Amino acid sequence: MGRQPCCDKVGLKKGPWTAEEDKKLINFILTNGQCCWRAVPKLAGLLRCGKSCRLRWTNYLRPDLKRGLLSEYEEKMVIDLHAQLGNRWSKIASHLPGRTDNEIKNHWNTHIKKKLKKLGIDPVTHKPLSNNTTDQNQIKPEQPPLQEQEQDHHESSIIVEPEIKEAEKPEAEDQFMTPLFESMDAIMMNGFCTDEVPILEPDEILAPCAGDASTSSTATTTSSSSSSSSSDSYSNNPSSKFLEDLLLSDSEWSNDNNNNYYSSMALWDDDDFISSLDMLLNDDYYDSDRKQQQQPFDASLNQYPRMIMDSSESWAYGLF
DNA sequence: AATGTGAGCAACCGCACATAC
DNA sequence: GGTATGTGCGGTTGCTCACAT
Repeated sequence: MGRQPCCDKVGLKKGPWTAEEDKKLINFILTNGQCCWRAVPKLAGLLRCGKSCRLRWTNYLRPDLKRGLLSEYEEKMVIDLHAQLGNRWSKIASHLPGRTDNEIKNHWNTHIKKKLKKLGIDPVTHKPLSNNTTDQNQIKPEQPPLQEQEQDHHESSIIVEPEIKEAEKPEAEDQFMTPLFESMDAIMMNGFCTDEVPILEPDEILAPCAGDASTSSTATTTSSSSSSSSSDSYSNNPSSKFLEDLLLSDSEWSNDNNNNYYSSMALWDDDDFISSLDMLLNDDYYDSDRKQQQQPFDASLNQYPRMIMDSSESWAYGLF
């Protein structure tokens, strides 16, 4: 028996999401948390399939996402993890807070792959390309990476996945620096020019306390000059009022719910959270959406308290 | 200014896995 | 154990933009 499609697709919208759809989805998730994606579109009043909603949320709307190009450090992590895990993008993404598998996959395919080839490194095997294989035409067909060659494509055998305890992460991440990676590191330091973006190291991702708006701004001192302007403008943006209305409008909360809601919301730096969502929901953002894609988001808008996100796994459940 | 081309990215598709019944 | 359902994952597609001609 064939598997049923996730939805009947009849009358469902496809393609890019509109601001209105995003608003509905965000509002719904904030109100109800993540549950039963198949039911989400119906309950949220969206003409999308649940899968599409999930993707939109996890890849784009989630408040704990970092945006912008991967930092040099993150690129190194990706390269090294790829050498160990192959194309298991979700596994790789799980080691990079705030990054999605889709984002990493795209970055790999569009940036890192080319850079590695330029450097004479096979992006699949992570081994040096033979002398004349820098010619694209002579590159051998893609082979599984080192470990891939010894196991089935899917997880039929044990994956040698580095398990990292949260508290040990900074040191543990260094352990990813395999010999291959060390050489890669040297190459990158000398000629591997990552995209010119402010580097945000994981330890720079601060967890601003509620009510301490200054904390979040200090976390972005490494960001480009554009950060302050966008941050300021959004925090004072009248449409923040809109977001408040949005969040409260069609959710008729009991007092208890309201209390829970607001106390949970205080887990974030409210200003940043509201600003970031505001940015997503602001029509101006959508008007210039395509430009924004090319210009990384202000990192300051993405400095949600990762510790909280990580510790509660699904932050939305915590809200309710 | 108009057109062609390539790059980058969001989103879709189909399969696999996990779980409930 | 078999089936149905929900979700996750990786590969691929197609749209948009920037740049070259």
